[in-house]
Amino acid sequence: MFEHMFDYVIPMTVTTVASIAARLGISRTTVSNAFSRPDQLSSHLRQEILCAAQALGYPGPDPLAQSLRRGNSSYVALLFGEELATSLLTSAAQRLLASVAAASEQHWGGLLLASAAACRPRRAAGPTGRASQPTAGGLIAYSVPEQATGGFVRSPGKRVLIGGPPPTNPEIAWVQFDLALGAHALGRHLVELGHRSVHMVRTPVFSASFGWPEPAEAMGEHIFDGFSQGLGAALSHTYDLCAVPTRKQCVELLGTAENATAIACDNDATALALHAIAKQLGIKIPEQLSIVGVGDVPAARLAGLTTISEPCASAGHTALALLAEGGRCVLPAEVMMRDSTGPAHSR
Amino acid sequence: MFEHMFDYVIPMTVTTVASIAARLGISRTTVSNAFSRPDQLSSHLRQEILCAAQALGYPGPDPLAQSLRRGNSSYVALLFGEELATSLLTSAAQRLLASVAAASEQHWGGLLLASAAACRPRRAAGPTGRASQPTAGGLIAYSVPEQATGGFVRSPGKRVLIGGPPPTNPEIAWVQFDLALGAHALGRHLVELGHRSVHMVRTPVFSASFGWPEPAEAMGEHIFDGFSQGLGAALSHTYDLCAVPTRKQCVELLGTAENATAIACDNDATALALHAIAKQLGIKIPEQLSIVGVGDVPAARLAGLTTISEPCASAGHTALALLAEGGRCVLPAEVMMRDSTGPAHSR
DNA sequence: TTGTAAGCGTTATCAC
DNA sequence: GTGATAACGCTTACAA
Repeated sequence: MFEHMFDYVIPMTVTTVASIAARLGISRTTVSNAFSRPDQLSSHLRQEILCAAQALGYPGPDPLAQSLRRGNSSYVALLFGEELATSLLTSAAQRLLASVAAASEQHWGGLLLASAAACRPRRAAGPTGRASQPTAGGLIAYSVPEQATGGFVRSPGKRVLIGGPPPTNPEIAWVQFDLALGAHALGRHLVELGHRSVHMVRTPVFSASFGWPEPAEAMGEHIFDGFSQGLGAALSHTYDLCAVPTRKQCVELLGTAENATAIACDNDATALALHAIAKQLGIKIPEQLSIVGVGDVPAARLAGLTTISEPCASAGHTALALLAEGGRCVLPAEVMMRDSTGPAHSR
Repeated sequence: MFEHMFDYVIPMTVTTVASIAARLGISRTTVSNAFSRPDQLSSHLRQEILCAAQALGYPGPDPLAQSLRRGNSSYVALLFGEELATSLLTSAAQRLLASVAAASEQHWGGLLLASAAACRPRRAAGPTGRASQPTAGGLIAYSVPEQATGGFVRSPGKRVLIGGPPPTNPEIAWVQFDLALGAHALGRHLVELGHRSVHMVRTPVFSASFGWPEPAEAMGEHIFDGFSQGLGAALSHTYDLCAVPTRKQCVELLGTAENATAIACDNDATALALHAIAKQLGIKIPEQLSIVGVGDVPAARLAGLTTISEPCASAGHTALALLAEGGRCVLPAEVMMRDSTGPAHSR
């Protein structure tokens, strides 16, 4: 009964172009023009309108209605494959977010965060269920399969995929990461640190932290090639190990690698395992042994593992550029220098 | 001339409720109901509609149009005072973002990031200028003055302010941080570490990293009170220092504090300065001297300074709850234990 | 259970 | 330089 008691606080009429027009006795078009197309208007009348708008507390054209009418939103969406809560744990995702945020601030009206995982397909939305997929003017999808990116934007040309396999649809832009180049750089770095006997651990089926089902072996190969080219003659031995080695395997490997000054793994999980076991065995890292991995998983940062990371900081800017121009490009991975590498010494 | 060459790729008619209705020879209402109000429909017909929608590649109701019509958006906006590029550097902002993201994923359709700084007032938007303020269903504003939060949401009841002074408008929800409680905890912690002679540095006008113009002294007082209660008899001396002390001042202070085992500052800037100079003087931290600050500025993390941080991880959940229920609550600050504190020893 | 009609707030088109 | 009209895609009383 008394639910409208406080209505006086809220203006009964929401201020809109129509109300301003009515107030001034002119047409809605003219008011709209005053905001969106100043050149269509005598500047005198424009001032008058702007003035009246301010007086009426009009906050400006509603972005929602604008988007609906114009068919484009001023938001750019950043889409992750996993739940946001999970994705934002990754240093890669954090850096990507920061760079997208920074770069988008110039030309976009807002940054929309969403995850493909949390967005059930729109059609399943019930009456009380939360709304489904967001709509944006542009979409940047990180580690999301091409198929899952539909529906967020109106045109495929407004999509750019980061990482993963190249999109089938040629209209979709693509930023690729070249981890092999990073591996090459990391290999060279080890050589420059004086390492002359580096052992490499290869994981036959290796999909690491990149949730891509397909080019796992291929990617592993590329990384291996990158490392071996970077290391040159310093690469003295190669092991094959499963991605989640047992303690025993690690101990054996470390024994075999006794006269190696560094161990390079093609993934972080293995590198972290060796790192942990080596410490347990009393091997000082990096004084006696340097260890590097690939992927920059969250644990790598915590453990201080030197590793190769997807170049997310540059990816943000690049993606935004590609959103405008379209096209594809490949970015070299970056080396994350941390505490598990140092000058070569013998054990 | 040939700009429409590839039109065959894009369906000439965008799929919409109307097109589905036309296809099936029924009314738009029924189609809409099939998606938004399943109970208004025979499940048989509903299936038929959903089926046809899928066949036509209909991605579901356009959130934009839905929002416009229903007058509420399914996005929740997280608003920062500074540019996103700047804000996201802060550990506090990162933690807040993560917690809001996690908590919002359950009930909201997307998370909109924006900064009050980057949003010029709507009315200034030119014809080609990017759209102005985003519109959301709910707004969480962190370190943003109450006045700058208008226009993002349609109703004041859909706003919650985090930090800063209490909002004037009683409809706006508020999450307050109690740094004094954190100071108390940190003081106790020092005592528990065995410190019996703790010196305190007070900064008369102290607004630290909280861009609030007003209760600077008051806040400083509260923090001091918190510390002194937590420290009890261990608090043996208090200095007054400006927020950005000179090197000379630091050296003098460290000399005077020679028989203190710990120094507590009411802000990070001072603590960091003392921390740096102490190291230069060869004082081992934390072995010989523990130093703590307040605020958890980015540099504090890098320097490994133990400090008090705004409890952003819990703030996200709390804010989201308050968005629904309204109201106000106060959260105790958290102690960020880092490397600048350790057991008490004498110098 | 289904259809009709009237919007939500804005802007593009085309007359005047 | 200005104004009427018709959308944009959807929802929701209310009537059938």
